[in-house]
Amino acid sequence: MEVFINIQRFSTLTNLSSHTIRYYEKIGVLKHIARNSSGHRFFTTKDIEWIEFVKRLKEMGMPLDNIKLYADLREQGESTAEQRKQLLQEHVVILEERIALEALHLKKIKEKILYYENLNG
Amino acid sequence: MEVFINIQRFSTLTNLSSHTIRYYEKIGVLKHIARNSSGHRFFTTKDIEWIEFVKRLKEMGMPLDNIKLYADLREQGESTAEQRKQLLQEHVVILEERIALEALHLKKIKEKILYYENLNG
DNA sequence: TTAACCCTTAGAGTAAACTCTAAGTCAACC
DNA sequence: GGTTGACTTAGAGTTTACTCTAAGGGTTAA
Repeated sequence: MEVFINIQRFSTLTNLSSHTIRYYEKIGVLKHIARNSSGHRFFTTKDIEWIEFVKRLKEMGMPLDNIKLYADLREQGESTAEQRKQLLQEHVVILEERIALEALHLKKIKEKILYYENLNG
Repeated sequence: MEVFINIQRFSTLTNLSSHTIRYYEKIGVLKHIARNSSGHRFFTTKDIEWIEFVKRLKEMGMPLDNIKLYADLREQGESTAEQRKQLLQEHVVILEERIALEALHLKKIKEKILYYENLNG
């Protein structure tokens, strides 16, 4: 009976390729990944929670550099909570602006589509 | 009195570097740019209108490949209006989905920030 | 015991979208 | 008339985020 999550299973669970997972460890986005006696990585549910958060930050458009910074702060413990909060707040502002801009673009492009429709009508 | 818009002025007006403008011409996003007797580009207000539209598509997240496709269709004239409309419609769907996803991320991240705030409180 | 298939690493390759460099032309100012 | 500075081209270099390859070791199924 399989007790730990190997890279393949982690890949399936997170929907990231094993290449990407190793890459994330190499650049410091994933930290302290445990190894078994043969040097193979094994992952925990904590790792899954963290990577899900990383994926959220990525989908929000945060670059890996920033995510790595967040990971570094997280590693340093409770004392960095305020800094992490600020990082998130900064990105909230960026994202709010982006959503507003995208909504405007959407409006304009829909107007253009209406124009094309009037050509045909 | 300056009658035409050279690359420097076009760069200022569009907020794109002259490198980027030449690059856009090279890949076919900008087409039929006029030249003077010494081979220097000069631009028209039509070019400015077009590049503003290109910038909108870019900010909507449309890749340059797709924008080039749109430019190709535009070059072919009125008969491609329907295809161009479809290209835009497809991107509207993508953008609407993205905005919805971003709004969800925003909500989740704000929850996380509240969590940090309760740590301090 | 040997094949099949997992894992490991370092490092090379890829794609998108620029960004810059080198080498050269040309018009304008002092 | 020489130098400055903007323009031209082809093509090399950069950044981000992967994605893949090569070379090799470990574990399990027939």
